[in-house]
Amino acid sequence: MIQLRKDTDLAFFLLRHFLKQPKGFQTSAKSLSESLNLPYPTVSKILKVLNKNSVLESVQGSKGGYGLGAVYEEFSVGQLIEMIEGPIALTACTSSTEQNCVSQAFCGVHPHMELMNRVIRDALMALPLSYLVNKPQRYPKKQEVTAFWKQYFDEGNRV
Amino acid sequence: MIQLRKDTDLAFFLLRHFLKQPKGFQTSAKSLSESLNLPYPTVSKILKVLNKNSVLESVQGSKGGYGLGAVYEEFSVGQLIEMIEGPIALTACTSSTEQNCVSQAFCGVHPHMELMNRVIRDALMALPLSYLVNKPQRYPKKQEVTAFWKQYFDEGNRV
DNA sequence: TCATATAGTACCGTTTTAGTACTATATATT
DNA sequence: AATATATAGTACTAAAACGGTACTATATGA
Ligand code: FES
Ligand code: FES
Repeated sequence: MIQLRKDTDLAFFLLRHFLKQPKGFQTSAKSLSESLNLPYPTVSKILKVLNKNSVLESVQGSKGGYGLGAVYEEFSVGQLIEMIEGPIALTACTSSTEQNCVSQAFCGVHPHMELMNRVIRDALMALPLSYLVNKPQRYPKKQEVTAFWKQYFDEGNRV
Repeated sequence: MIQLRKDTDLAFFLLRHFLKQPKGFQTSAKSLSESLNLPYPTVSKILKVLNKNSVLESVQGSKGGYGLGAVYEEFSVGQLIEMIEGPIALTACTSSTEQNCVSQAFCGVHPHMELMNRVIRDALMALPLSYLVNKPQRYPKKQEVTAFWKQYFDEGNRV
């Protein structure tokens, strides 16, 4: 299904809550989990990762909690995905040293996989996190997307 | 990792072998599995699915085997993925009746997920199967991809 | 000193995936 | 008609990934 993991989905859900609050808003993982009716350990685990990557910032101890990081605007949807579940890689062999398939060196599909992966990854990296609270003006028609890629992929040299 | 399943990967690998052969070429799953040094049941299972979806055509019985379907050119990379592993859906709630997340009706992330999914799905649907044997003229620079999506997603109305 | 928060680690049950085995059906050859 | 060989379809099993839980350590305000 090329499906995101559940915790990645939840990360978007949680982050949106922070994005919707006024700047400087801070809350604890516990209260957040209670108000959203979600298991605390799950919420906590995700917020910890976001904090580690500077999307959120944390204050420990009593009266502590999480708030939006100062530089959160630098990150994209694609980056958030990679923070939670690792590199966006269509196959195990993509963007890594591991071998998949039959043999990376002789696998004729490999270079095409790499590019397919870029198609997806670049698109997700192009989406700023602000997209989670900003409604796009409009979404491109399927035909527009097709036309965009067509100029690059169609009618190349047989390989 | 947003990773394709191994059998999908293998489907591309196998299909490429057919695409590289001259038109009308036909071979059995058994001989193909032997020449590629892959387990026969796995190869067989995948070819069956491709046949069912008219990407390949089959002849049963002795001297039978698989060959490229007459209408294989109609299909895209995205369609092939969906044949093997079902709908391209970033979350369980995307493009289905199932509920994921907290509640689809009240989940503020949901409409954004739907669009993210289209970003990926449309891109893969725009790639013709011929791409597996045709080398693209060139690949768009990351900046070009970003610019394409930026005109749609950037600076929308806060929602 | 204590209460309460984040930070980090380790574990286990469930689900999905990958691979295997087996049976049924179709067709060319003998 | 019998047989060999191919696809078609189903059922099962072992392994890996995922989701969730529990527990411990550390930091800080009251
Ligand atoms: S080795 Fe990478 S796709 Fe085959
Ligand atoms: S219900 Fe679809 S993303 Fe939350």
